[in-house]
Amino acid sequence: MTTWKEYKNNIKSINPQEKKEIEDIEKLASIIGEIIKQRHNKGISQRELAKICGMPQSSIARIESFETTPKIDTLLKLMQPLGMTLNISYV
Amino acid sequence: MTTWKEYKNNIKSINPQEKKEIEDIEKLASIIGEIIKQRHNKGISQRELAKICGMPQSSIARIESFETTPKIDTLLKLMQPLGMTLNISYV
DNA sequence: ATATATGATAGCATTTTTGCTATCATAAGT
DNA sequence: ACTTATGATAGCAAAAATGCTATCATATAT
Repeated sequence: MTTWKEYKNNIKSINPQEKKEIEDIEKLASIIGEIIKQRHNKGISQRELAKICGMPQSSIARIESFETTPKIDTLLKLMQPLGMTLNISYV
Repeated sequence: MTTWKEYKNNIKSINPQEKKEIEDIEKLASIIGEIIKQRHNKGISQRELAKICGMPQSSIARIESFETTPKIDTLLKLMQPLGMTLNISYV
């Protein structure tokens, strides 16, 4: 069990650098999550999407389960058939 | 010199699959290009950005010169200090 | 002329992704 | 019970990115 003291220590231990890393992880998670969501919405299985993209089902499974961090081109290749793309925004 | 006949043959030879790949390449190029642009706008050198991101200058040079295709987390790590991020959009 | 900054590049080791193939557990439908 | 579909997973080889260090050519400033 995590005590309040431990919790607050953890909070304090998050420096700006760690905060940025967390933001990146969350961003990545949201992108992958949306891919999974859209694939489900369209009723496409991993095997079907894999065939469309010309890649093995195991690769998609690894990405969707966060086992690997995909390259940007792999990500775009996955998103294309789902009607998705990536855009730059400024904070 | 490219003749009209050759040009039209090239056009016809672009099947939907190739078209999607080209779109992905263009998207990637636009993202990388915007990173370079923003880095210049902020007057930051590759060495400086590298130090901020905690990665070697050579890695940034390789990405900006399209020598390598970065992983999505590497891309986000680069964009973060430039005030940029990636967002999903639907076509 | 000299010094400094910059981006590109090279070589090498390490890490990681990807492709390929196969299998497994589970769920759903017949 | 049996088949089918699905996602997860495993093992292995190949390809690729990354880290690290150093160097080079060029431009710019002093």
